[in-house]
Amino acid sequence: MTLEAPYGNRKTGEQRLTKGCRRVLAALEQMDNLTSAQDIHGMLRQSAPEAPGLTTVYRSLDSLVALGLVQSVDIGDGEKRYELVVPGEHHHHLICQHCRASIHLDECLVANLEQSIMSQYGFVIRHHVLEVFGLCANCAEMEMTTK
Amino acid sequence: MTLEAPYGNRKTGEQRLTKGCRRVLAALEQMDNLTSAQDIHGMLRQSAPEAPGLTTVYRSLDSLVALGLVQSVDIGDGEKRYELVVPGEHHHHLICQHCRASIHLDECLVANLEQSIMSQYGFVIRHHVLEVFGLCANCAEMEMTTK
DNA sequence: CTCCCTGCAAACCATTTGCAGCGTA
DNA sequence: TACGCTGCAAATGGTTTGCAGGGAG
Repeated sequence: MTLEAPYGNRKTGEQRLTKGCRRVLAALEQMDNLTSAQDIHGMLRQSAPEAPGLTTVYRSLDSLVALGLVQSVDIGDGEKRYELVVPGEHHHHLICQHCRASIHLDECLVANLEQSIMSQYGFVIRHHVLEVFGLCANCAEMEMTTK
Repeated sequence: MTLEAPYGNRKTGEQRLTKGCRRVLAALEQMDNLTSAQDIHGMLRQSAPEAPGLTTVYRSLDSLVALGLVQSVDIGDGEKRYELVVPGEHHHHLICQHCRASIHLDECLVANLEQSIMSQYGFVIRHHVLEVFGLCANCAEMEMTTK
């Protein structure tokens, strides 16, 4: 896997990412929700027939995750989702089971616990997963009035 | 799916679970770690050739999860794990990426946050996933001395 | 006879891999 | 020429489904 300057102008440092990566990145910039690889591929192909194939989308996402520009989110339905992140940061989500919207929480709720887990169990935390499922305010209200 | 008394003596209330469920339950009782459906199946078949097939193991696990006797844990490698739980309760894990051991945390760290998330976002929590990955005390020490 | 648990084999489906083509340096 | 991104098609692998057999009541 090539992480830096595989293509493009190496003097200026521009175009550091492969074509595929840039297309995927552009697609993710337009999404305000968690998006699957299949969705990204479908979206790109819809607006341009010569868009990257599914294989390239998967490989690009791998690179982008390794670069820290994108984080992958496993919501447990067998299809990973992806989203842009501020490099080096990460966050968690409230995922509405009705409208599929995802609200992202500003801060990582687990970071505070790391120290106490470390001292209590001697466990060295490398990484963690936290996702919350339920109904967003809108859908919860709809559910109330419908019943 | 039949959740109650599909087989067995209905007068006494015993044998409320299907044969498959009971075999799976027995297998889980012997495990002290998270266990996959494939592992349960392999283990049962090894000690008894007439043990339930893989299909039955999957269907039994579904029933047991629905009954609240078992919880499923998704550790993100495409293979769900299962473990016995006190009915109605659930907990999270510290999962060692080196030796695969899982330490389960006594209390749910998210429960405390539910109220604040509810009032802050109007989000109604139905369920959540929290798993922590890293190195257990033993493996962390080994890693230190090896390097 | 009816119900439904059970098992095998086939289907499923997101993701990964093999391999040939091609653009860039 | 050498390298490596790219795409198609095939393989992968855990899980689910279709369907026939069989035990319990």
